Amino acid sequence: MAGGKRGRPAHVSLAQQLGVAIVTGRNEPGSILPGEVDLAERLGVSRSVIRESLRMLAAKGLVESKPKAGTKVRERHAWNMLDPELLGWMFEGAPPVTFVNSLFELRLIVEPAAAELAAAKRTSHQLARMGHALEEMALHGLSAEVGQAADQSFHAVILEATDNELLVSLSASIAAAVRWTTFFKYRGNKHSRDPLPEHRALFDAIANADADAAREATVVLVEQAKRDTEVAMEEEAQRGPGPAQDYQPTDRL
Amino acid sequence: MAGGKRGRPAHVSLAQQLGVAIVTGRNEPGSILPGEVDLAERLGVSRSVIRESLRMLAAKGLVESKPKAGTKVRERHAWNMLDPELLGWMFEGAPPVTFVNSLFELRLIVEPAAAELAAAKRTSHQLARMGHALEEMALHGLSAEVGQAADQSFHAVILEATDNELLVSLSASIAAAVRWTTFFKYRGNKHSRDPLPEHRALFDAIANADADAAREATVVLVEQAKRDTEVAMEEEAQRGPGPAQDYQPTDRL
DNA sequence: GCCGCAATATAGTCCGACTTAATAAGATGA
DNA sequence: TCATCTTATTAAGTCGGACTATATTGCGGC
Repeated sequence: MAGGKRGRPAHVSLAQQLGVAIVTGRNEPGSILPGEVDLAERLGVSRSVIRESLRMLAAKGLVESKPKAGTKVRERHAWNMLDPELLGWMFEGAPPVTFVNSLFELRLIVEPAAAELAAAKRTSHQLARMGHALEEMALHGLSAEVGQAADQSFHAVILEATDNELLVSLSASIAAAVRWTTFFKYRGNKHSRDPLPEHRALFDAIANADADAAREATVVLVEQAKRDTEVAMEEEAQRGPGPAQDYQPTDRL
Repeated sequence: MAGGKRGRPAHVSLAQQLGVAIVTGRNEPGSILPGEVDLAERLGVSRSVIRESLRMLAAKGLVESKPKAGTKVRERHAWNMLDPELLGWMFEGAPPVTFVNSLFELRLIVEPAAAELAAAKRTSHQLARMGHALEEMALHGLSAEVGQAADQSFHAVILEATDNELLVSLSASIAAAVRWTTFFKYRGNKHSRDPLPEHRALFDAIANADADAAREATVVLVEQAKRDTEVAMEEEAQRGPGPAQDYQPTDRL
């Protein structure tokens, strides 16, 4: 009945649907979700699907189930904010400015430090791959699909070079969110200065194993992205209320 | 049949059991887990429980299920390493040194920066709570239960003062792992210098809104914890192979 | 007015069947 | 012999219904 997405299993679509409803605030923390049987017949799926979805949300810290008490939405501070899927769900609605600010604040802490480590630890092979990605970016430009892929690849190799799997995981999560902010950024085609020179500076710093320069180049890069995103979001706010969503489930579940 | 833990729901115990088996390397990435029906009868639970557990692991990026292909353990880089539960599972076995190093490297990036922000943004009320926690620590000492609670509370308030929910979430995850390292630390009772003076320095810095001093005090604090943990783990390694686990599931699932 | 007991609602668990979708095996043709 | 299409197989995905266990709630006794 209710329109599940593409070919994905029902419990995945459902988890996303419920998850978005929660992180966008349609189901407030502390509130109790409808009972499993109720949800099941309302959404036209079996109870198994409902339960498996809820287990996924519980694994991310979004909800908490107890017999007789029902399934309760947990407080924000209990959510695993760095879960990539969760971050993605945040951007299904218009994320509050405070959240975007937090995101960039975190990026300004993590990414410069990561660049520093990469400058110290990178192998020559990693350096070569970074160089290749840089060429691709220069060739196709950052508005093109392939250019953006090269950009992401460039930063991914930097992370890999830090040789710190926790840092990699953290940045992977951040990257998931960043993809959305860049989506905003390039929607309004009045897009920002070309960040290629700064990428070159970063690459050179890492090539020279100059940690301080690598840090500084990254700071510049992130701050630039922050400014661009801010103006893009202002324009977005003026143009119309909500961004492009593929469904408008106005009522809560 | 198989001994699930305490009063928790079966799917939670099972998820932990399977999760630990994966993160400690007993089930290698790329390998296929036994089929759901197989697992169900082997562990003496219904298939529903198995499935709900697997959905939880999937939500954390540990596994991936496809019809006919089975449930496969994903590569490490796909895991949500910052999931608090996942971090906890890591320490059920003896975590590899490289992992502990990564953890402290991350702490040295995040926590000093957080202290900086806290020094700039803290409210007087938060400052008062930090002061109270500090008194508690001084009063009961860090080896006592209440003292450790006060310690955690002290750092929790600092995080709260940053007014950045992503940072809070990140540090909450780290704290989950840190609790285990401190467990190691205080097992061998030859415990380390008393970190109270450094806590005082940090408190004073935040009180004076001195960001640089706050950063520096935190760096000292984390590096001290790192050294203590290193010697504790060496002793642990000499004393005997495995740390205290409450079950020894030697064979993989 | 407080405490303990019973009723009740809801998540937790079990079972067994059917459906769907990847993979592997086999058949067909070039 | 090889490649390609077809079929069979297998395991996850979904369904429905029944029963159990456990917090909560409200009632009654103290």
